[in-house]
Amino acid sequence: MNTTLAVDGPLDVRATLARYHLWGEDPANRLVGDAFLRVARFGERLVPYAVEWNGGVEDVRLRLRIPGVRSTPVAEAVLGEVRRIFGLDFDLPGFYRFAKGDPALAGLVEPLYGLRPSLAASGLEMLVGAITAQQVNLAFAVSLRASVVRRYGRPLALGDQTVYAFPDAATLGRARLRDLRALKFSTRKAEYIRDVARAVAAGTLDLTGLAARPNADVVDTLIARRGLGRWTAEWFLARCLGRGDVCPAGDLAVRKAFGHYYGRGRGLGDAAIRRRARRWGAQQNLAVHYLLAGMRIGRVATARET
DNA sequence: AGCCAGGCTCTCG
DNA sequence: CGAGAGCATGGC
Repeated sequence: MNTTLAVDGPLDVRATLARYHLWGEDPANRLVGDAFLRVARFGERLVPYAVEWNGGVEDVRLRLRIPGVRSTPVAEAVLGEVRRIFGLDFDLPGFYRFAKGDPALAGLVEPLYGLRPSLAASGLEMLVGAITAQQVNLAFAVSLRASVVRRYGRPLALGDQTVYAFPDAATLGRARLRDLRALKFSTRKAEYIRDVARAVAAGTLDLTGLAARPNADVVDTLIARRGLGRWTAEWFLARCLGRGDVCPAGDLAVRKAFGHYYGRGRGLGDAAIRRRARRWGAQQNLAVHYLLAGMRIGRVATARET
């Protein structure tokens, strides 16, 4: 089945999907030329698909190709996943109007025009990624996650490319700690991942159901579990559920960004960051996303000069 | 060599 | 409670 997606507002595809190769390759979310390759799950069924794009930031055309699929429900499910991954449900024009009123954000709109947060396709994938990223540098985290995908996921062919289905909860829940240790996880992280996967497989942790619950409930549900703290829960709200009114103020990179843009280089405390972000209301998620991206392009520019 | 990476848990005072 | 150690690895 082939279909096209309408995009509301600007979309810079490369910038939006940059997180899938910026710190290393992700075998479950592949960027190959001007195409994004992934495998969706529809019940027990694995559905590989490709999204290709052309046109400019203002008028991108996304074409979705799902080989061998004729069923409308399957196509609808894949479409929903693509909308999340490409951040299509964020109101960018609304954010840009808001950003004009903030000295730091105003200067980031033009260089980052069309950038959207890419939402995780599934809650389990989000949590596994978050646990791997706890405390360690992101390049290492991405290589860890890739090794999990290759070890426990399933490789599928899509044209002449290979793309992995992210491991399902039952498979990850059966993972042996020593095997995860061999992939260079700490014993603790190995336990966190296995236990979260087991809970999801057993139905005692309903990540899908969290989408219908208020922020505070989601945080409470997640942090009640070993290995999931406030940082993980807040990124889950922001980058999986797409909640606008969230700021992971404890995040190291977020602290640096706020220090850079609002603290004259001096670090801001957790409370100070939350106070400022709270005034942004439903724009917090996008604002934080732009500040983090702003720090990255700033580093590139500085590196070129020196 | 030693400290830091987009944290979290556990222990101790 | 709040502070502090421990976790495992890689990069600088």
